[in-house]
Amino acid sequence: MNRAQVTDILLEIAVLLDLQGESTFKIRAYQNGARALETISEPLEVLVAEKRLGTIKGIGESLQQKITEMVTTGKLEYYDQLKAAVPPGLLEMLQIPSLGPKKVKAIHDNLGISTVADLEAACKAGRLSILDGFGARTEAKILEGIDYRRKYASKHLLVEAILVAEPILAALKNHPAVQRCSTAGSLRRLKEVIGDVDFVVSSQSPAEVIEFFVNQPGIVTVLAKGDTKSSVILPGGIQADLRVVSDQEYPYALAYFSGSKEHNIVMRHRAIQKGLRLSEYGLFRSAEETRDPALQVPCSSEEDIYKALDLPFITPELREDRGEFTAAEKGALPELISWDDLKGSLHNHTDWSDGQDSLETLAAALVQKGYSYWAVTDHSKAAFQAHGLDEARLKTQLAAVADINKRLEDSGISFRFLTGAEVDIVKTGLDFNDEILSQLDVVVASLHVASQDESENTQRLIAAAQNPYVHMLGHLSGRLLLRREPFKISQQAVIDACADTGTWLELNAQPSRFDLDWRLWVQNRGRGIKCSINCDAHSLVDVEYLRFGIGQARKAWLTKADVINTSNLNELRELLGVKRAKVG
DNA sequence: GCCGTTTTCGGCCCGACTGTTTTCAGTCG
Repeated sequence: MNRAQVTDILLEIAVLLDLQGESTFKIRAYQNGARALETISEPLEVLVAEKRLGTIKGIGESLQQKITEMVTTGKLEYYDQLKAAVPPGLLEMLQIPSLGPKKVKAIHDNLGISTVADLEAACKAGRLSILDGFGARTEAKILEGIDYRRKYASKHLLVEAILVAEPILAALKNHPAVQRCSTAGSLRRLKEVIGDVDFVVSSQSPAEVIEFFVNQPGIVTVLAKGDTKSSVILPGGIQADLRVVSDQEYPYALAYFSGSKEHNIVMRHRAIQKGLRLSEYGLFRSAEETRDPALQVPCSSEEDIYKALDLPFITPELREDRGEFTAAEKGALPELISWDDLKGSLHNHTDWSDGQDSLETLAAALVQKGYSYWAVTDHSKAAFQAHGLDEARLKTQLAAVADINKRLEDSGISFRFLTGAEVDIVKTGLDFNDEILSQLDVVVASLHVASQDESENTQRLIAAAQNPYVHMLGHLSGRLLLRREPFKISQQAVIDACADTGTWLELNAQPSRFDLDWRLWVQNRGRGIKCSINCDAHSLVDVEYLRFGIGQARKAWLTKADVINTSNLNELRELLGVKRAKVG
């Protein structure tokens, strides 16, 4: 078993234990153990083989034993027994909003219900109300939850959430009773997939703000409406939570609700070490729970809170407890790439293959938008469904690109197209031979049809990285968020090959790709692997995806220097020649 | 189940909302 499989099982054990009514601390220990494994930098097999698991904080004797069993034998007796003891339907019931482990256990133990279908029938028949703590409202809520789960998936692409959140944030900002407001949560941290949208507002009249919030246009359902908090369902089924606090509490609440949970736990611990207490209400000079303003360490912004804990400001994208505290303490937080650093995109399509726009249309729009260059990398012939170019059409395109560049030059415009291809990685190698590839300015190699065999896919990608004419690998994992799992690939092995060969990796900015994943960039920091943030544009609309790509790059700890297409055209041409120069 | 300048036992982050109760448990974030 690999690390991902081991952490998945530890997390599932935590859920199963929860359903059995185990101590919450024991449950948390499994969750902490899984988290600890996610952050290790060495291969898990090595740690197991050298019996060094115990050196990881959060892995004690019992977890050491279980992890070792999983890694060496590929299974875990304890997990199998636990799984056999808990009906699979109970896990599904846990997905229903308002149902947690305690209630699921009570329903199962007292009524013998172990599937969602049975639960639905029991609610409709009013059979849940006989249980202590259950009533008609609970039954109705469960039915609503089952319905909701059926209608909407509970996860949403970042871009969809941003699109529904932005108008509401703008409306809140304009409301006279609102002092400060922001999105928070995973949206503010720019996670690629988000569960719900969070807003934090400061106001002297919370009731007025909450009333305004629940009456926003398009709101489907109001789930909760209290004095300081409210939850609603937005169009598209996205849940939005609003929290209203006083302006003095605002920075603490914003930090708290921006998370991540793991980041906040470290913040709290730092506060405790300094004899302080950090909560969503403030930072207090007290070991006891308090909201006494006299004990408050005054902070007017998030920056002040970090400062009070002897830290530089940590930008929300980095708040995942993946090394940001260590870096902050050393003064080594990266100066992240910023929103206007990109000079162009190196992976794009035109109407020569499956793009919508002509070179002329693109040139006009891109000059207008202020870009310096744009690589034309249409599909190769293997992508016949995308009208991929064969060698003859590619040569014609090279002439067309040269022609339009000449016209740009004659008009005194500095913008240039670069020639190129998104060459398919086919079973037998690359879809174009080296002689053709050597004539192109930019070569992106991408896997579009993967085999079921992980080592075969991995080998094909490594071979592509080893080709001296391939500048970068496109959308390495092939994932489509919420729709398709990554191809069976050892991404790390391919990344290693890129590090060895000086091949760049794409950060594809299509909102359903965001591929390579930000976590892998964080894990491979400091190895000198260069990134190209590309919008993989199939139409002009897609150019705007570069903004989301920058967001993911920031989340990936990338700096301007890490990203190839922050270079100007002359620098870029030089960089494009480096790998080829090695083979002469 | 993990951890320790509070070190082998007794803690482990914590507060709002809901629905059920009439003082609180469960869920959620």
